[in-house]
Amino acid sequence: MKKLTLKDIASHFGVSISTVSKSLKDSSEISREVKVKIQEYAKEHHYKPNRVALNLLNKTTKAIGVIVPNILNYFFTQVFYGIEQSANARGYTIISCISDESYKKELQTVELLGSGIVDGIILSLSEETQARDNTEHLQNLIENHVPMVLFDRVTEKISCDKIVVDDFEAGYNTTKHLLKTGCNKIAIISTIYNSSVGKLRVEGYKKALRESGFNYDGKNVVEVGKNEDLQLLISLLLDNREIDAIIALDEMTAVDTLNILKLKGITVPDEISIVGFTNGRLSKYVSPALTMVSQHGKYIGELAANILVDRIEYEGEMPFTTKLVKTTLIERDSTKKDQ
Amino acid sequence: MKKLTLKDIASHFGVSISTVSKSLKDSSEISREVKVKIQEYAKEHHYKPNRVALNLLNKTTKAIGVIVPNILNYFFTQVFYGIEQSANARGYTIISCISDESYKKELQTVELLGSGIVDGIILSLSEETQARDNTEHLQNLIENHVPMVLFDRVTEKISCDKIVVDDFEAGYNTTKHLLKTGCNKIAIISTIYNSSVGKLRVEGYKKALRESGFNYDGKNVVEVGKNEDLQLLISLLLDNREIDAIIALDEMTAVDTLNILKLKGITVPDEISIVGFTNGRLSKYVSPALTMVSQHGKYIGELAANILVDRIEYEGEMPFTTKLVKTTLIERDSTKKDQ
DNA sequence: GTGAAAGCGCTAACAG
DNA sequence: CTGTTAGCGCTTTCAC
Repeated sequence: MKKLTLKDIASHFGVSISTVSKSLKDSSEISREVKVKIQEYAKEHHYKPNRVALNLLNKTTKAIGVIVPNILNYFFTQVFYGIEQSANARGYTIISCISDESYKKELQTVELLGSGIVDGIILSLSEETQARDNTEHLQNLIENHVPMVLFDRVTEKISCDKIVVDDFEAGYNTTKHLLKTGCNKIAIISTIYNSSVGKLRVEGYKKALRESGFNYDGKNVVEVGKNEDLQLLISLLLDNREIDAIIALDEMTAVDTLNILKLKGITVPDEISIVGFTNGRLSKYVSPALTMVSQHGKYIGELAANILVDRIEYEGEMPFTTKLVKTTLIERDSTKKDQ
Repeated sequence: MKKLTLKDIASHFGVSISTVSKSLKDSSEISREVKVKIQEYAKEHHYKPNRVALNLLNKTTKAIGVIVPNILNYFFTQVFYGIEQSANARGYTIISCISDESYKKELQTVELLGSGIVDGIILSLSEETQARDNTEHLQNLIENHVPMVLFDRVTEKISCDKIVVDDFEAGYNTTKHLLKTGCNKIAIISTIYNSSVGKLRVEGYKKALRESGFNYDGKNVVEVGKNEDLQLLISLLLDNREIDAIIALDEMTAVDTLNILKLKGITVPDEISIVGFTNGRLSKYVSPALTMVSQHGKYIGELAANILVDRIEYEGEMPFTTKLVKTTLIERDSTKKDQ
């Protein structure tokens, strides 16, 4: 026994398919008697209209595709959660895919989702895509008129709706804050030096230093590759120069850095302050609890879903927008108090 | 300009749709000349076959639906990650939904996914579904012959493939381990007392106590509701009885418990040992690092996806299986060493 | 070599 | 009131 179709029901009662269809829609065209028996039969046999057929007919799927680089990163799971909530509230399902920071997987996924199974796409570029700066697959999507919103890791080469964290300002504000607490030998530890996000934060940091009359020293920006030893790099950093604050560009690294400093017998924040990016679950549980920059992931997700659905449902022209979401510094105990 | 279809290409060249279809499949029926020009045109215009149409035709979508109660829980995100990896490797896409621990949302999602848009479903019951013990929606799915695999939070009422963590043994082993390290006044803090998982762990705990000749005391099992104050409950527990070990049934609670004990000036593990469930990212970063029970989330996800795909693709009978996945105790510094 | 026709499951306009 | 028809986009026989 396979899935029940209208045809099956029709032949069971010896009526036409459209009679069944109308009956199930409780159309006034159909006699009470027939409707009732068909409805009962359908209910009894758990008839469900085939959504794939409806999708084909309606040329809409009420689904949106989400592609994030990495679900194990708390920022993205928060965004994902926000998207899910908002999309659902507006009657859309989510098809979610993970690019795993790989260009190839992102490409494949985009091609798949672009082939009609979703009404629109929300995406954050994979690391590799940003490094290679190859965005043809996204251009194709645009040309095929698939609505898309890019968030967090975006590219200028594509015109579409975007939501970006104000990473420049975040870098600037974070640095400013550290300066105000009396730190001025500030280092950055970046695991995302290939991404727009990472670069912008560093730019903001430079600007803040410059404004306060300090020189930017490239050696103070430590780039940590995937398989590199953070502990070694930090030791190198601290051996060669005096440092009184460290900005870690992701949560994991912030926590790792804290532990490494503790291991070295350096007190936080008295000797070195730490600020990390992404206010996830780790940072408030370590001791001292870490001061973090929150990017409001859930909010970004909600925004992305709403903008996308607006575009999907709105007939006619709508200019593309880029929303800049401000970050918030959550002060805890790994930085000194502003005096 | 809308999406390009075979029809569009056909009328552009004044040929029939089937000629175009065959050309794009490089069929030997079609003349070299025609094929080439059609293929080129298609490539140039980024023609993509409409997947929805193909799905309808093939009666298969190469997609699997995943419903997890809560993506913010690290165990589930690990499972999700495992599913995504394995499913992808086998050529399937994931449609993921979050039930948010709500029966209603789970029901809606199941109905949606059961209507033909996926070839099979992987699901872990929402808390509310388990509490109400209402699984009719799943029974419908089975009757409609939608392949399904249940994991972690399962129900006996449904016959299908299942993957369960050996929570009974986990509770048993954890307790045994604590007993061996000299603790015998062991409390449990449970935020999941409504779920099968939570109950099994407590049963295992009872058995271990019994075997070692200790009485089970219901007052030592603290049930923490959603809005209840953990700190208060722990104070109450410790004021009323002597406790030398605490088993927390989720990671968050384990970390919270540790912090509360520290606040109270109780040293861990000397005065009280702590073991937590779900080996996530928090536990190894707090100090002392927490001894945790790992449920191997990613592995469970991979297993679930593989079993489901096997069932989807295998024609003919296949008995339902229930896989029991063993947990592993990851010893860190919140428990005393086995002497 | 190329095209017409049927059909996947469904809806809607139009006949009867 | 009920049925026929066309069509969503595609593939696949089967004619020509």
